[in-house]
Amino acid sequence: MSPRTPEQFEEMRESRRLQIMGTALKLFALEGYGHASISRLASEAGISKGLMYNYFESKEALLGAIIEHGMSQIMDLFDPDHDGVLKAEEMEGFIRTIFDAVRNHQEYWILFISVLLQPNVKEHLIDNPMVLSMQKFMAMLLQYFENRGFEDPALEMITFSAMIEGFGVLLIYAYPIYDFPEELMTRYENRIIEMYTR
Amino acid sequence: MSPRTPEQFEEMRESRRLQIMGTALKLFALEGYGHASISRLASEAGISKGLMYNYFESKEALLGAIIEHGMSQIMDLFDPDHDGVLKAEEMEGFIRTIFDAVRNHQEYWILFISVLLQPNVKEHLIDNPMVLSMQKFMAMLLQYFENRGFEDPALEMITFSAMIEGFGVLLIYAYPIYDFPEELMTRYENRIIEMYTR
Amino acid sequence: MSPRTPEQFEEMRESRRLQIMGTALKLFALEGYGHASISRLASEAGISKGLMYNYFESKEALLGAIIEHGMSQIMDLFDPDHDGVLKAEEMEGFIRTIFDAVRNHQEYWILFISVLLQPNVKEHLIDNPMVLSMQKFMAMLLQYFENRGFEDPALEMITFSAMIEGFGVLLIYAYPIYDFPEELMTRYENRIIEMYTR
Amino acid sequence: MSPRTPEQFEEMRESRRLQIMGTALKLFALEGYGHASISRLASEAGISKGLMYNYFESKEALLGAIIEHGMSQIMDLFDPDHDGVLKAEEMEGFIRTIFDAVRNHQEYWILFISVLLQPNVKEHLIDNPMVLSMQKFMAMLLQYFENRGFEDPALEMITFSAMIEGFGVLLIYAYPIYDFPEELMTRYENRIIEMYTR
DNA sequence: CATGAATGAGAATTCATTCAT
DNA sequence: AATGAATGAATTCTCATTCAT
Repeated sequence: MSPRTPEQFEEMRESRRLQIMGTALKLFALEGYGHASISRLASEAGISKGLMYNYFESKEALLGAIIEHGMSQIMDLFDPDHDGVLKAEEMEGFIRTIFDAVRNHQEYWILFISVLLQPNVKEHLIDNPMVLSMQKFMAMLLQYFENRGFEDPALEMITFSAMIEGFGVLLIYAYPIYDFPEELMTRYENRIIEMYTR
Repeated sequence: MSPRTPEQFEEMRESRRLQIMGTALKLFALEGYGHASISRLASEAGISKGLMYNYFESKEALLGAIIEHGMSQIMDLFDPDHDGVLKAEEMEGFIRTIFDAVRNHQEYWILFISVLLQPNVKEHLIDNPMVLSMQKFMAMLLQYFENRGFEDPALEMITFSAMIEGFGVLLIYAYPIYDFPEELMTRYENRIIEMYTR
Repeated sequence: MSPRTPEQFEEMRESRRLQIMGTALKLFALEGYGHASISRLASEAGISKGLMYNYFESKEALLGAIIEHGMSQIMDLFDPDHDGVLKAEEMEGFIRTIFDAVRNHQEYWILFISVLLQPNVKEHLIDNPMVLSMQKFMAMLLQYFENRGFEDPALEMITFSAMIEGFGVLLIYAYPIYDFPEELMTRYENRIIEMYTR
Repeated sequence: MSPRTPEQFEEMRESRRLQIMGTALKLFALEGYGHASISRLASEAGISKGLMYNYFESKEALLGAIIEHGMSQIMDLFDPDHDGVLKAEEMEGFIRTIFDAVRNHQEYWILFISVLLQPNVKEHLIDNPMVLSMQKFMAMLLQYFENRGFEDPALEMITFSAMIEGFGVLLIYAYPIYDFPEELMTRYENRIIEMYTR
């Protein structure tokens, strides 16, 4: 009977926000951002059309929030404090982290990548702090390949990137038709580790 | 001033058709199929909306034609008559063909891949003869890795696919911001050839 | 700490009511009644949307209350007991009252007139007792012009009305860009008095 | 059977444009710009909702076009070439022009003024060339009052403006309830002329 | 008394498609 | 073959109002 406290409201908002974002991620990934409709989103999320606008200023802002969220997840995973030089153990840890993330939240990351690959979505990345962080990391990676005596560091960058991103594409194309074999994924992971920490 | 022959008409129609498809490919790739509008397409192609419907039954039919066209290009490139077993020289030829295509029609393929990656576009592939052909080729590839004594053929399939597709993603993300360095592309091409024809 | 008396409650309610009406007047005047939103109103008044409905049944009822209030202010100003005939001193008093009101509560009256001028707002005036009173006053005014020997009383009615209402429009158009010069207003006031009490 | 020429299309467009603007003016004046809906507008104009957007980018652009149109009408009436000094005959001509316009296109001008008086509409005037022209004219008017030996030229400006604009308000409030008596309008016109050309 | 999440009807806007000429 | 005006269904978005707490 007593009115809700601000904290209660905040909690409600936060969980609703996440629920909407989750539903939207799925929809945007499977139908495409441009083709997904708020109507459909609302009905799948079990809310009214209007409510979405109580939480996000626009469809685009919703997309922005989803990307922001995914990006901050990534930032969390890779602790961006690395200022120094990458060591072999760290390289291995980095690769394992990626694959663990995919293993543990496969659906989420598949959907997230699907969205990132869509036209009109790139623009949302431009002013994201993650991008800067990513560039720093790329520089570190290049340094790493140079330090460890790889003959053609630039080529390793391409190879390494392609192997990671290409794997993402394979996952997307497999999903949701069949599950990517867990065990094969592990062998792929180990191969990359071997290639780059020898 | 003599009236055009039916052949001339047919030629004109065909070149118009291709022009519309080219404009549409660009638009679909950059704006997303769902978000690109026929109005915009017509104005960029320099024709009226009505005329577009003279050439294609619907927006979806236009997309279908674009995919059909791209697929048949691919079919042409890889002469799908291969029934037998892949030989090392053929493997090399295959890889060189891919990279030559990218080199010679970079923009086209980038746009085409961008479109293929979009949700809702996959469905158009399902009943495409190319898919069957692709599956046959995959089987041949697996056989190839087995025959040449690769330790873990399934893993090579993944690696190989990821390296090709991942490269596609790199190209897309580079485009249209900066040109992918020609020379680096060649080194990447050679590395793949070395890896799989040794 | 002693519990509030019913009178105190009543007082609080009344001041809240007036505060909401004041904020609404501003919003309705500047954004238009149709375009102003309750959400915005609530946030500008520093209360919740729900509370606003505790004080007013609906947006329209709020508008009604605002008009009622303004009208009763006017009624208070001009003591509508006049049943008899207008005398010259009363005419002067009437004019001075108008200008004093504008001088002392300029913002209020500007906003109020802005609202009154809006389409759809007229309807709220129809069943307002003020209208009847106004009509009576108009009759008295006409009588006044006749009695004082004005050649064309109907024309004086128009002139007089236009001078008052036109001044209102000038004020509105000046607001909030620049302040109407106090001193000029006084000269205008005196001119009207001279014209109609000579 | 032969396709329409560009001229024919242009003609169709122009007349449709004017028809939509006319209907919109009426609606905006009577219901208020904010409250009038495109749906209603379309149905009153006998067209589909979508068509309006074929002619005007948005509701606001439609409002802009209406104002633009009214303003250019005014510009046409008062031939803004006047650079020199206003003479008494010109002043008389100016006043007669206003009243003739009202007489001949009463409904149009009433509606137009109604729209101009609405909140949110002022902004559209700001970058209108008419405003500059208006300011020039005001300067000329002030000069006129000075030249002709009026004691308090600033006061005359106010009086004159109020008499014109106040008359507008009277018209609006009369419309569409009863017709403003033609003959009374003429007497009012003559009075203003007498006041300012003596 | 007070909050703001939630609703739903309706508004503005977009766009594939049709069709008279 | 060619045009672009016109349609209408669907889409994004707004907002007065209700209601559980």
